[in-house]
Amino acid sequence: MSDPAEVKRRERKDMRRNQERVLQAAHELFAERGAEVTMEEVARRAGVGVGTIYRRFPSKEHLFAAVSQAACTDAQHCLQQATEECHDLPTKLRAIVLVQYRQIKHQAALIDLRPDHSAAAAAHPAGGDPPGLYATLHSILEQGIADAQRQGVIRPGNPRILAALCLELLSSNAFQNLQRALGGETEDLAEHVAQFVLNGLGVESPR
Amino acid sequence: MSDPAEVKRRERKDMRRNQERVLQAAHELFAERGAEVTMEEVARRAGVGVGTIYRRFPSKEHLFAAVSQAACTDAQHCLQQATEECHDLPTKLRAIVLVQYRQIKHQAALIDLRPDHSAAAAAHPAGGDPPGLYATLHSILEQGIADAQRQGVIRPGNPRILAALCLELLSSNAFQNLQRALGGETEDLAEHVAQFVLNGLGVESPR
Amino acid sequence: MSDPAEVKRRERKDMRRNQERVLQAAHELFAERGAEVTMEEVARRAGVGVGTIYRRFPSKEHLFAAVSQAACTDAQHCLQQATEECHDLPTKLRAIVLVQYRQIKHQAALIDLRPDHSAAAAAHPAGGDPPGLYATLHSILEQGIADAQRQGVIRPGNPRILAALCLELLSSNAFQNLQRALGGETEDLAEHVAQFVLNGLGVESPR
Amino acid sequence: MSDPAEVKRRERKDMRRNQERVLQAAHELFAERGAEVTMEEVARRAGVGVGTIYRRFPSKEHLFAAVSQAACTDAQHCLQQATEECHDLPTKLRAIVLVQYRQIKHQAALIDLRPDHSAAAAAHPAGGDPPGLYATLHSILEQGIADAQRQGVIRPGNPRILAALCLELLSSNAFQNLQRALGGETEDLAEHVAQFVLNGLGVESPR
DNA sequence: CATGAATGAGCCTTCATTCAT
DNA sequence: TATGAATGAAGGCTCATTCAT
Repeated sequence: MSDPAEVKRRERKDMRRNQERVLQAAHELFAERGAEVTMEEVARRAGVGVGTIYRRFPSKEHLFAAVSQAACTDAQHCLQQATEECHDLPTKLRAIVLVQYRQIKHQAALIDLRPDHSAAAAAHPAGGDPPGLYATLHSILEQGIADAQRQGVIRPGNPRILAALCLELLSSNAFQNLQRALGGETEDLAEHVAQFVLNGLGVESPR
Repeated sequence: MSDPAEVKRRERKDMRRNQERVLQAAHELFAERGAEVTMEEVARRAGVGVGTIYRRFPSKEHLFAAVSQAACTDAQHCLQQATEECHDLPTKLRAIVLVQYRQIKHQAALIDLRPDHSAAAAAHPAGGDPPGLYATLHSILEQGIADAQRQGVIRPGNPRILAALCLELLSSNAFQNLQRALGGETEDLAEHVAQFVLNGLGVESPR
Repeated sequence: MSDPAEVKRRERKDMRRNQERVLQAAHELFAERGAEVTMEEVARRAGVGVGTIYRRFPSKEHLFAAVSQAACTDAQHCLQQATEECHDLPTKLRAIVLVQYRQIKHQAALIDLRPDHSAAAAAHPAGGDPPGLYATLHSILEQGIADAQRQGVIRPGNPRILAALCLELLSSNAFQNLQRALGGETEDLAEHVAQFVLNGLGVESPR
Repeated sequence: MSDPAEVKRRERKDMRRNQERVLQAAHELFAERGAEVTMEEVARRAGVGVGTIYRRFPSKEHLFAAVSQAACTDAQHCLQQATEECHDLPTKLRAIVLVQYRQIKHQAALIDLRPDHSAAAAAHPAGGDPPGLYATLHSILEQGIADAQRQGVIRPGNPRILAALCLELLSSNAFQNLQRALGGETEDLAEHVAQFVLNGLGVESPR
């Protein structure tokens, strides 16, 4: 009961729960209102004091980098899976796009994927940071696009640029912009985006 | 010489020139570094004091709304023209997209088209504001898309959403993001974007 | 073995050992970097939690007051001895100064002797605080100086002021300042200081 | 009257007066309570907002560096004069010490002369900073001491160390410490200090 | 009218201190 | 009793905005 290991475990659990609440709160607020949110706001939403945030995240920048990473780990897993499982190239691309967009839509992974944030985080390299979500996703897409082009199933064009264009629309920021611009009338937005991106790539639509 | 009317005229002219220099400076800086620029910087670049800016623009928000309007008046003209002159619908759409992108690329109209700014300006309605650049462009595109769909030359889909998707990629912000993400290697970025958008809409490419 | 008295005794011993480690750590850190050290640092160096420090020392101020006291108890003993053993007055003064300086130099008693700390501690009188190291040392020196003056072996002058002047140079703070100012080139700094102080007092140097 | 040059001059004058009030306030507060004073306090005492301070002094560090410089320009002049005018060495040393101490006492140049501050300022070199007050004074004293030693009018000893010892007691910080330690009873403190320093150097006292 | 110095609310961050475990 | 996570008051600094000149 007052076994030190037991105590430590409970402490750890509380700590982790707090950390998760912080990440969750930051995630939500960042998704809702962008990087302008205050640390105080994040703390308030998480039900903690600002100091609690700073205990684990050395700066606002780090917090948001962490949010980005944490929130999108699933996305990376799914993408990796899609990439590895699909052997048919157009299908593979379609899978990538759909999975990605589904993440953004359903898992509330409303985190800006654009490179400036990864860059900012890279400025204060906190040790073993993973290689940046944006870079990862861009790399995966570029690879897929190049392969598909080689097989002639999508139109030609610089794969790096095409990948960047896809991510631009697949980013949560675009999602937010679109929602705002459309005034909430966004019933089948996700499908439209996915289809738009696939068309943009010139994927044959056997569907 | 010191005719009061003469003096007044000269002052008027100075005023207008000042206003234009402010808009120009704000335009450039906003294009270069986004909304983070300070009023002081804008004033410095314009060669005036901050007070001079505030005389004509009640707030930073208003200044940038005005910049957006002013910088894009030409774009609207061109778009209107393209809309009116082209009778062949796919051509028309292509014209719209190309004209729009050319604006963004060549005229340095790197002003964020996304609705939040118009919205922010709307919060402080400064009298007879025109109906917002984003709204205008969106309306034009939506109309064109709807027409094209009716004629069966582009794929079906909610025209409002499709128009919003186009603008998302045609915005200067997207342009900046892409440039940054690609690390400057952006030779034929504009063409890629235009083609991506057209493909995204499902425009037949007779070209 | 689990005899309650035995357990209690062991706890007591742990407590005392903890307290000593805290004092030791605080001493070292305070000596190295002055009052800017954080409680967390002290705790880390001592290998305890911050709470453990606060259990015994109501505040940072108190901790450092205690450090001052503890670290310098030896110094007081030596001084007292010097005072009591030497009957020849100029010798006595010389002994005081040398002993004091040796403390500062060799025993790493680099604790600020100046009154502000005692004063701060006095603001939160924690019960039966001893009368403050600075006051003690000042009193000893003043006495010695007054005696020496009466015997005509040092020059006249307000003994209180002269004592304060001596302590100003004999303080660890002065030591640190001098080390810094001289850039480490401090081979025979201690001797210089001692001699300077003695000369300052106008002690005849039969040496 | 509304001649722009005239207007500008007045503005400039106000500005300068404000700057001086800031320096004055910072000087006083720094003298009274050390580096712990807040920028807010300085601003309050100066009768301005914090922003006004930051307009001219990029940081707290810079402000205090400036205070140090500004407050002590006179001291340097006097010292230089004393150094140049007195040909008789012991007199020269005495002049230096007395002048220095008079500065500290009467002109309220209660600025810390110790090197850490100069060092801090050097970390952010604000352009053409003079070579640091401490270094200057130390150099002057060291030179004087070495000369005097060569002439046999003061006792031997490392001139660098001896100079540092003098400055340690001649610093405003020492002055404050002494005042505090003596509880205000500091009638002829300045004379005591000067004499103590001269004796410390082993200057013959023909007086 | 133009100017730019002044203002001060508000942000990010630190750290002495408290308290649940 | 020991722990160290949590707290939150302050501090340094920025910048949109105002206003005396």
